[in-house]
Formats: sequence, structure tokens, C-alpha cells
Amino acid sequence: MHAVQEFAYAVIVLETTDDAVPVGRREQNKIDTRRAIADAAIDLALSVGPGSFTVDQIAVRAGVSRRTFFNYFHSAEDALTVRTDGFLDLALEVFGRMPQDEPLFDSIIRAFTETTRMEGLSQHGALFRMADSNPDLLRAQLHSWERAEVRIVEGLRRRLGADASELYLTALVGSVLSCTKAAMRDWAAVSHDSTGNPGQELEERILAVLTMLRDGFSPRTTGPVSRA
Amino acid sequence: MHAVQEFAYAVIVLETTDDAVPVGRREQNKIDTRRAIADAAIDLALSVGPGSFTVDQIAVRAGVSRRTFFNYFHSAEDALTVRTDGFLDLALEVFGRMPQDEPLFDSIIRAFTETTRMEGLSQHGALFRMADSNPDLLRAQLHSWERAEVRIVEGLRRRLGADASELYLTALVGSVLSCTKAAMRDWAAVSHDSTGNPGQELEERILAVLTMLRDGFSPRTTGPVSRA
DNA sequence: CGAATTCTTGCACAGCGTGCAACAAGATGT
DNA sequence: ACATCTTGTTGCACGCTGTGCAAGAATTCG
Repeated sequence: MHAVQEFAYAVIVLETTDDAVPVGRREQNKIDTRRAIADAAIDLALSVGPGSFTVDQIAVRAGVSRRTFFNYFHSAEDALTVRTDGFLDLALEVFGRMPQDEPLFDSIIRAFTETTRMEGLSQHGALFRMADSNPDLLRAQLHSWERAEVRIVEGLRRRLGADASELYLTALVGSVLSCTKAAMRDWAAVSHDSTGNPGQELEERILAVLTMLRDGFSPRTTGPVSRA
Repeated sequence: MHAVQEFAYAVIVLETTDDAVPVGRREQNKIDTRRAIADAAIDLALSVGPGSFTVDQIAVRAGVSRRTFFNYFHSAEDALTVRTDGFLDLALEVFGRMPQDEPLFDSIIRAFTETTRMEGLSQHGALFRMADSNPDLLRAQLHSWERAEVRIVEGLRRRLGADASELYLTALVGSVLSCTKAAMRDWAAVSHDSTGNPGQELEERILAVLTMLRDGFSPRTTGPVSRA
């Protein structure tokens, strides 16, 4: 019994008008279920804290059986990484739309900074901070970045062709993601009590740190953004 | 009943003459037990493959109860990261011995390349490759690198003083570790059937990739090492 | 509508991770 | 050497995890 399914028609109409891709009922139900589970997990994590709830509770809240939960995610923490996955997937997609003749690092920087503007960032900060006190969640998030790294390397290989060695590609992408991760961590660490535009603050950090990476690290430039 | 403890005397003598730090029996037993567990886990992983054995099997092989295993490690995969932890700890220690007036990146590069020469690398490659087919082990390893990142940031902060922002530090260390990780992955991927000196091959990769990072990535240099 | 496909669900089961209390081994002081 | 305190080990119990399997329900297809 899908709790989600009650809204199936409405959602289909909305999604269809958006994508103009008439997706079947099966596929749509799976998308909805996945969403419902992820939302339930995030809600729970935000309310009672990460690691303080069971898979059963997520399943109940999502209107799904325990077994079905495990058909979609391997663990409770995995359900909390859909936001991270989504962000990185979107960044990759945006990157794919960049002009091929543009300098590589300009494309990379723009891909990430522009992605920041589209994504709802409200939950990202909280999720990031949770990882500080929850090793399992941290691992899940690290895995999420790792999976994205593989996809991005593939996308980059398509752009650079066979010129670049595998080592160069993985080192480059790994560094870019490490810097982005550092920027998001730093951004998430500052308390977001309605001070300025959060999205812009993140964008500035990403820009700063990726520029630093492009030009080579050097101790003289200690970075424009500093924290107490 | 420690199986390890049978050798307690001999080990103590050896260790004491090495370190000149007379460590108590308690502490020494813990070190031995930890070693025994880790060795048992790695042996099992190498023989039957990762994820194909239980904690009980590790405990039995280490001559320790199941409960004691969990006093030392949180999971079977955690016991497989002691090598990675050791490598990164050693690198940090070597880095700490570098002259303060040396250019930062020279110290970093030398710290890693020299660490490669001291560490027994036989198991590192195998452990790295295992992670490809075992998500849990991959997560554990990623976590290991993450923990090291924190320690290294701290060590670097001590060297750079308060000049460097937290964002700069984490981005720098994260990139360095990502590059090193990429080098080790690339190195581990090639089959090590007695072709040349494995240690040197790894060292070359680390040197290449960290130099690239220091000078800034640029698509013209596609990296000296290429794979089929 | 009937058949084929695919998803959900309940069940069962081995294994995980931890709190707890009893016990053993090492450390400490006289 | 002995009594005592501290610290580490062990077995037990218990709830939760993750997965294979088969039955049933929903969707798709002809």
C-alpha cells in the first residue's frame, strides 16, 4: 500500500508537463517511493538526530514496508545522501553543457558555482554538520562523493579524449571535489542564522578554492575567506 | 586467554630495545592484541576475499573473543584499514621532521615519497584493489583517509601558524590526499607480477601528481604516466 | 480481458554492535 | 610477598541490520 500513490495522478501531471517525457506508472511510482523514503529519512534525521532512529521508523513514515526500504537503499545513512548525490549529479550535468572550447578550469568552476544557484541548499548544510557527530553518515557521504568522482572522471574523459592519462584525470577530479567538499564544509560550519545569502556565501568559497587549485597552491595566498 | 600473550616476553624485549621506551605489560598486550586482530582480518581478506568472512572468524583466528574484537574495532572492515592508517600516520610523522624553512610543497612531496620507501607496500595494493568490489571496505578506507586529513590539517596548522584560513588548509590537504590516493589507486591497478620495483613505481606517481598539484593543473600536461 | 512482467511485502535467519556484570591480569603501595 | 585498586577480557542478552525467498498485488502488453 503506497502512501505516496494517493497523489500519483497529480504528480504525474506535474512531472509530465515539466519534462514533456510521459513516464510510465511503474517508473513514476518508483521515483515517488524513493523520494518518500529519502524525505522521511531526512525529516527524521533533522528532528531526532542522525543515528537515533531505525529503518523501521523511516519505512513507517514513508508508508512502506521495511523490506521495501532495503530494495531502495542499503542502509539508513544511504537514504541521507540523495541530496549530495543530486547536487553532484546536477553539477556534472551542468558541466556537460559547457562549451568545449572554453578553458577546462573555467568550465569546472562555472559548473559548480552555477549549480549552487539552482540547488535548494537548506538541507545540505545541516546534513554536512550531522556527519561531524555520526561516523556512519560521514562514511555514506564520503562514498557519495566517491561515486560522483567516478562519474565525473567519465564525463571529463569524454571531453578531453584519450589525451589525458587515467592518473591525471583521477587526480584532477579528486582535487576538484576535495576543494569543493572543503568549501561546503567550511560553509556549513558557519551558523546560518539568516545572515546574508547562504547560496552566495557558498559560491564565493567554491570560486576561491577552485581558483586556488587552478593556479597552484602557494602559502603566500592564505585564502580570502577566514574564520575565527 | 591471549593467544598473543605466549610471545609477550620476547616482544617486549624486542620493542624495548627498539624504542628505549619501557612500555608496561598492559599497554604492550593491547598493542599485540590489536596487531593480532588486524593481521587475522587481513589474512582472511587475502585468502577468502573481503566481505566473505564474519567477525567471529577474525576473533577465533586472532585468539580473542568476539566481544574483544569489538573493543578494538567497530566492524570487520575497520580492521582492514590499519595499514592505510599506518601509512598516513607515518607520512605525517615524516612531514613533521621536515625543516620549517623548506618550501611547503617540497616538504609535502618529500614526506610522501620518503614514506613510500619505509612502508612495506605488499598488502597496500591488494587492499586497495579489494575496495573496488566491496563498498563497505571502500567506505572504511575513505574514512581512514578522512581521519588522516584531520590530523594532517592539524599538523600543518602548527607549521603555518594562524596565517592560513581553515578553508585554505582543508582544501590544500584534501587535494594533496586526493592526489596521493589517485596515485596509489593507479599504482595498485597495474598488476604487480614482479615487474620492476613496486615502491619506486608508486613514488614516481606520487611525485608526478603532487608536482602537478603544486604548479596548478593544466590540460597541456597530461601526465607522464599512462595506462592502457 | 488474460498473460507476462515487475514491484511490494511478510517471513525467516544469520550476523552485527553494544550494555552489563563477572572475572582475570596487570599495576600500586606497604 | 600480599592486599588492593585499576584496567582489560569474556560471555550473555537483546534489538537492529541486511538479504534470500516465495506469495501476492500492481502495471504493462498483446
